[in-house]
Amino acid sequence: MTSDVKQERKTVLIIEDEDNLLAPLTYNLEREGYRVVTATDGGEGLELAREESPNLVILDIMLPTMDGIQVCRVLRSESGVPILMLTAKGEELDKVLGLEMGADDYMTKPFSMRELIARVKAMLRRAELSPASADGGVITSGDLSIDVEARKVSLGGVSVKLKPKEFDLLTLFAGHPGKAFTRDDILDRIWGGKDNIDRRTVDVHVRWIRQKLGEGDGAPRRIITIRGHGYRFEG
Amino acid sequence: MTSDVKQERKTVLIIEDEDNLLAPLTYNLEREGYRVVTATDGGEGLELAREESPNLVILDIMLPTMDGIQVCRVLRSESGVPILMLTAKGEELDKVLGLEMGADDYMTKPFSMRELIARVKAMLRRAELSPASADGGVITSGDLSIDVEARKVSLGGVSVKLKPKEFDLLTLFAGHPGKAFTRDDILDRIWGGKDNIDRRTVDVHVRWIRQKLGEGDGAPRRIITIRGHGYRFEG
DNA sequence: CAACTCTATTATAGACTTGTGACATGCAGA
DNA sequence: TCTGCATGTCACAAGTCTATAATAGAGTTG
Repeated sequence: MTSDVKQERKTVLIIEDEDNLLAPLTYNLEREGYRVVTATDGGEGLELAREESPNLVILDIMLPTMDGIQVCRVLRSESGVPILMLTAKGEELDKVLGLEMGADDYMTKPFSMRELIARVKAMLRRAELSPASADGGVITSGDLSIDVEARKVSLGGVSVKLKPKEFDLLTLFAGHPGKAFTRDDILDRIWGGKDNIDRRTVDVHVRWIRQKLGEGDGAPRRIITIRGHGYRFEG
Repeated sequence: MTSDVKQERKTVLIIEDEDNLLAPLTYNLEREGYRVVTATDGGEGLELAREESPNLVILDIMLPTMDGIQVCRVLRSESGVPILMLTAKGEELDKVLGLEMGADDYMTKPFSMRELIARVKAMLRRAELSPASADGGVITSGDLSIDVEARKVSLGGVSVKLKPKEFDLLTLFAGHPGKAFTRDDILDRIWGGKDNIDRRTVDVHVRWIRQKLGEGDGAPRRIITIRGHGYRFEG
């Protein structure tokens, strides 16, 4: 159950309007260690997908305002995120079955939570192992280069040795240049399940990264402090 | 990096006339890193199969001009390429079921993309492992040489005797130089289905390999430990 | 400028990881 | 059956990370 993969916690976006389904889904996925964000209609879902770039989307086909099929198409046109569709039995199954609109898997309601979790895990693992993994690239910013797949960082061509948490944190930052993170955001994504982590801890790690990136003295150029809020990576 | 890993992208030929099935199939397979070529009728499919000698063929049983069964027979008579048949529910299932025409696997529409990908991967893996596989690559890195087909390893010209698991593990590493693997990744790929394998088992096997590669003492040069994460092969 | 709030920095104890040797189990061939 | 190899697990020691407390410093407000 407890994977020792130290990396930004996987985020699952659930787009589902029925609360009696949304709640247990959220509960169980969080219990498995995933970060869960939720939307109750298609528009909101797409918005969240853009903001959070989730690792997986669970999408109900029956949604108010914009149905799941449309949402699926848009999602597909915007990213390669794996999509798990939820369909009611007999609900346009043929059309839905994912195939046609690019969903990667589907489940027919009602389903067992256990099976859903299993599929989510399988999909995420597959996404991660696949050569086309969107995250497998190299993040570059100025003379800083982060090879996410190899977990190697170099600065101006010189290798920089980062500890696990430092690497994860820098990757989170560099992967979302310009985005302002609160310390709670960061704790949530990098520290995951653990609950009672002091916010100041983030400061300390930020400092270590700055140091190793040669920003120990003077004004930091990459990880910018937003007083009263948190930090932001300047790409 | 002094590695010249032979890692040709696998080619999948899809013979399917319905575009609303062909498009997502193509999309998803390409996303998995495969090279995809497509045909919309049997004749064209056979032609392409001869031209491209794909590693796998996905073949719809319902096709214009020449049906999938005929195509399958011809394919079979011309090569040993693995064939995955697609059938509509109740569509001559019996004929297909017996695999009497030489298909290696079949799927009934509708099916989940996830399952299809899984089967494609399984079939390709099987094909690669089969003795008939002409894909006898040799992975080289420095003075290390791995003959995948013969399952023989030599170091500086001297043969090294590895146990099966050791060989598989080294091959996995050497086949992906620079990529950081978590222990779970590794268990997943080498130990496959088995679920209850201790993560530390990977450590032990890594140690044995290091030993046999003469890295028992001092800093390992090939299989690098990534503390808090896993291992990485340096090519 | 004084009071207050938030952030940077440092040192350190304790938690967590990994390497290693020993051992138990299972299986195949003699 | 017996023997030898393959392989999964354990326990422990040595190192490595990291969360936190404490303190100093910087920024903000009125």
